[in-house]
Amino acid sequence: MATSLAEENYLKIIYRLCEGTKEDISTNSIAELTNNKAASVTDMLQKLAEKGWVTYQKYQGVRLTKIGESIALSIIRKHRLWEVFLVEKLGYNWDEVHEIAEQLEHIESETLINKLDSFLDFPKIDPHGDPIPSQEGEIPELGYLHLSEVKLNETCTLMGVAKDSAVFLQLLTKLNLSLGARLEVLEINTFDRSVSLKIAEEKPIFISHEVAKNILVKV
Amino acid sequence: MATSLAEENYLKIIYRLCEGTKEDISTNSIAELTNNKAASVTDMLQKLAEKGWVTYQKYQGVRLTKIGESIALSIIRKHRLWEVFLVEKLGYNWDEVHEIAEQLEHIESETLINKLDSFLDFPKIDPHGDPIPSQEGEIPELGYLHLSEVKLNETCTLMGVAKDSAVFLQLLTKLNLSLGARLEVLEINTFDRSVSLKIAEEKPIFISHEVAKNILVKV
DNA sequence: ATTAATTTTTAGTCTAGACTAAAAATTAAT
DNA sequence: ATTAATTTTTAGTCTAGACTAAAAATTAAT
Ligand SMILES: [Mn+2]
Ligand SMILES: [Mn+2]
Ligand SMILES: [Mn+2]
Ligand SMILES: [Mn+2]
Repeated sequence: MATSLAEENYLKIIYRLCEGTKEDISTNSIAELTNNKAASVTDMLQKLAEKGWVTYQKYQGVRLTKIGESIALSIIRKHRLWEVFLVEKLGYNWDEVHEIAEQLEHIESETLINKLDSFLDFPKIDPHGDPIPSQEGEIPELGYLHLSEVKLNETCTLMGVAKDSAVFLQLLTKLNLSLGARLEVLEINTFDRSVSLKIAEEKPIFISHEVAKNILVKV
Repeated sequence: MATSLAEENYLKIIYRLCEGTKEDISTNSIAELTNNKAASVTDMLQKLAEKGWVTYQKYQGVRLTKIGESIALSIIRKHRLWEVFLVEKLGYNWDEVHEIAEQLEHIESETLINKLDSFLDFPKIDPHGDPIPSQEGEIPELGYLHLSEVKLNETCTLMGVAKDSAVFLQLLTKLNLSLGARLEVLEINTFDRSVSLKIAEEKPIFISHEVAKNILVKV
């Protein structure tokens, strides 16, 4: 069944909210991420339920069905593959690609995305370290930690980010934090949970808890 | 000013109809190409005139303004550059790319299309021999002839096609007619204006006037 | 010059996807 | 257990972009 642009954006956001929770998703949480009012969300949820892409009980929240999830994953696959293209082939920085990929992810062509995948040499992760779902909708659970969870004096590798926003990514770039960087946690301040880090052999840097929370690492 | 998808498609089609004629364009001719009813076209023409993209006098037809033309050309530029990308980088055949380019041409990003242009090495023509407008909206007048206009015994080079439809392009491929082919007009049948052609040193082929009319050549 | 045929526009309607204001249901607080 | 606060839904409205049917203007035919 054909999906409209609005429907695809809802499914993607519901997917993101469902991820990592067994609870059903609230109307308000969707409204916040779509920048719509709750009443508009209710409307759309009824349509999505009608099409069989979500299970929805009024006042009780919403979840993706298997089909809804596979549609969401195919959009995420497209989004991330296009981000790889933009960075690897066109020379964009990682903080510049999200908005363009938000448009490209809605291009509809089965062959296109598979040819693109092959052209890019079947990448497993996007420029932000996020895993790229397979054509079959498989997405590996990478099991990364948030840097804020890493213990004092431990060393870890920066594997991804939990936020796509340009200002956040630009800050990381300024701090010389990029994918693959080796990080040692030198200090954790109990007052504000800010962290002091050593990157490779460079001199230490300081980051807030807010930043540490949005950095994904492998120990 | 922002352009909607519907507006962009109208402007592109009006551009195509204006090309090569000094006459104003009729509502019905637009309706035919957009697959809309005349009443819907009238509606849209009023909106486009309001925005300053066309000059429109009711019952008297329509033309693009300078601004309208430059919007149309920027969409055509994007369409053709994406077609080059699909053929050159992703390995599509020339008969497979038009529909996908119809979607990609609406992606909005100034930087994207210029980076793509550079990635493709600033191509001057698309896979169908159509010229690619420059960033400034310049489009070279190539002055090709229709193969149907070439005189008996003359030799010419296949430079482009006047139709994007997949069935037409597939027929050319089957006949071994591709961009750059050297063609000699061996025979023109007065009865139906069908043409006998020699391609390079191969044995002669026959094509209908309808096909000859849609092949562009340089003598 | 009239009349007939054709083209175009107007008037009114529909759908998707948004909105606001008010009503209903759920959850939290006493 | 009630009441108050919060969340969600319903009812009604709006806009873009399509439609049909009927009216108006233009063009073609006599
Ligand atoms: Mn992104
Ligand atoms: Mn990403
Ligand atoms: Mn095309
Ligand atoms: Mn083309």
